[in-house]
Amino acid sequence: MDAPLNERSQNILEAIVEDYIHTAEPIGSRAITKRHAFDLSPATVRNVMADLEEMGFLASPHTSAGRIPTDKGYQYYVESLLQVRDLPEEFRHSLEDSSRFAGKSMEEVMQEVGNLLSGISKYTGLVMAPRFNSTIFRQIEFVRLSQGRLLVIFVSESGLIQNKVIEPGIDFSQRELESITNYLNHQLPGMTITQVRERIAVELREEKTRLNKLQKQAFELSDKALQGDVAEQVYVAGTSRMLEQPDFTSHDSMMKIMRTLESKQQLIELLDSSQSAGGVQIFIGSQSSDAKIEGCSLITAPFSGQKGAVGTLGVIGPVRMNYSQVIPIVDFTASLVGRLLDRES
Amino acid sequence: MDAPLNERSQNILEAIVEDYIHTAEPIGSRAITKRHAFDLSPATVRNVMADLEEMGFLASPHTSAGRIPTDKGYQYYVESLLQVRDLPEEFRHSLEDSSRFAGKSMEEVMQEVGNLLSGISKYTGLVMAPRFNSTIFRQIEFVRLSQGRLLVIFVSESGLIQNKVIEPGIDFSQRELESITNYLNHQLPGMTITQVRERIAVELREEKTRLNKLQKQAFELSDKALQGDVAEQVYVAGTSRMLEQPDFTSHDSMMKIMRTLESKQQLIELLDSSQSAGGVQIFIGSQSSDAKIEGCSLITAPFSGQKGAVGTLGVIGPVRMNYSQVIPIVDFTASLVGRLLDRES
DNA sequence: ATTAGCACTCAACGCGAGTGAGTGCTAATG
DNA sequence: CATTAGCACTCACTCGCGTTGAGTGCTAAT
Repeated sequence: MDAPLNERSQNILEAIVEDYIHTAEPIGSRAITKRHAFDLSPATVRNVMADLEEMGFLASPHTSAGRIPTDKGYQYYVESLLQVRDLPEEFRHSLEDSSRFAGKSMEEVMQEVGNLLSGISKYTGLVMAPRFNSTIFRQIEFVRLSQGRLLVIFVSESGLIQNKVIEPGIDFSQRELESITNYLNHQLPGMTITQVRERIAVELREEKTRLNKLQKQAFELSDKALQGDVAEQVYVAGTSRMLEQPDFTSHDSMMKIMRTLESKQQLIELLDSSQSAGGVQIFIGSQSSDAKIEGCSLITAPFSGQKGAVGTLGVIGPVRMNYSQVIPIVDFTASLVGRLLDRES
Repeated sequence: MDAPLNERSQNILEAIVEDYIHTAEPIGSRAITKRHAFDLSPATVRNVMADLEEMGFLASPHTSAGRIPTDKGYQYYVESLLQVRDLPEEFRHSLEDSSRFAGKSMEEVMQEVGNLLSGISKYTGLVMAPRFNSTIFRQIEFVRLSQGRLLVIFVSESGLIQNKVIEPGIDFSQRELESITNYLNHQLPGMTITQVRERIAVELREEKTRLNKLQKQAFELSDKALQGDVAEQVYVAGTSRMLEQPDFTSHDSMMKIMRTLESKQQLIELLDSSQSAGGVQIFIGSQSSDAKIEGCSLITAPFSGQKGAVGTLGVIGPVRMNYSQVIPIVDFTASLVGRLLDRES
């Protein structure tokens, strides 16, 4: 929109953003000429800074303080100036050290991934597990627990397992259950759970004529088994990392953030928005949907195995976040988890 | 140890504790005579307060402030003065409204219980799910997932379900699995998981002679299935409630508490200690094991179904906690969850 | 034994001067 | 004409200081 920035302005903007990310304090003109070897006097830098402020990239908390980047400033920085570093070897190693994940359940893995994200990035880690509804059906099994109580197990194409106890009116024999299982495992694979639901609804509506007793029972059972939506699972790790940030020292801002991090629902909404687009997504400050996370930036990436189970993970921190470090962490972790999902199946 | 308090001293101590719980500010002699209709002058109250301070029940932050209860003061209050109120109807209703729990998995139920605890008490809720290792074995099932991969399902006597994917070396046929299942379900019920583990170890050690091939395979499979300890599940709800407390306004104390609430391990240790004793337990301030939760009190109660799965739940908050309100909440919730467990089986 | 009276203590609040980092403007400079 | 040196100005922040008032402890009177 505005005239593009010339190189010197870019350099100065970059310097300010990076210094501010580092120190969390307003950056003055003199500080810049000192820390960076521009061959410029403070006065010149001041002129440039005044221009940048007018264009909306910088702001000053008050007349006699230095400048801090605005959201727009961060955006420009991330989009045009930032060069993403490679993920340092050590992090790569500690992430890839898959012994951590050996023999763990899906949940434990998600939890552990969150911990790693948080531990390495020093911010708060978020992981939204693959949505059950959009996973692809592979297998269903029934286990008799006791009189009239059945355990239903769904296995998705990517190896996710979901189970549920139901109480059908009838007490099926082992043999009946086997037949039902066989029938369903022949009919349903390849569809997503949502599609399976629809299919069942259709079958049950126009049942009467075509279906035999067994088939009817099969659909009724699986209908029961799929009733009730599965709550999204969101894992949050390292919430106290938020409190470490000098950006959120005020009691108010702390509370606001902690409340948001507690509300699974709000987190789902946040993470959902990045689900569709592939690759790393960056939401800076107010740009991120709601004002729920005022003063925060969110870096997310979807992950998926080859067979489609899709989840999202990310890191949330203050707008003054070390983007160049966090972006590769999120990126790499997402692909790592993808590989992990494939391994499982 | 000391001479018992006379009635007047008790009344005044009670008044101070309750007022302080209410206001979170040091209580002065005049304030007491005003708020409570003792027929005493401030001067007399002062004398009593001086005595109470000498005995260690009260302390003054500085000379010219009022008094606040010490940990010892709270303890005396809880043990001798407090009369536990009945749980108000409204809370009882909202807890018993079991539609909340209908058709939910164990985890979701635990999560929901935590939310209720926190929501009603206005403090932070903790729930430690029944320890898998001490649950009683009822049933095992195997489901073939794909070449060489098996899903193992344990069902405990109280209806808890635990599953795990294993990869035995051999690819068992459906028929073989059925035999193995039958054999194990005949051999193992009634023992705790820990006992089952020991039994398997013994059997495998002195195998050679007595066991036929099937039996040997059965034990090897279940050995694999039980390898690796199951991590304790702890659910924390309403952490931000901690930040609401005026007791923890300092940045330091906030961080300390949030860190502790994040560390499942530390929470397990806390909750574990109350596991053994039955009924509501109250840990006040430094009395609670470690200084991990400085300035906090913990009220816990174990819960268990008739068939033995045992967990612990509780509420954690500042020492300046509304004991008379929280104690019945924790008590009632524990028994409620116990009933819930029975219903499941 | 209780209470009124009084001197004393001390955190909290408000105020004003001093400090210094940083700015914007203007005039000099290569 | 862009850059720079110089300078007056702004304003958050800190520190010291007197004031205030809630609350105490002690003593003497009831």
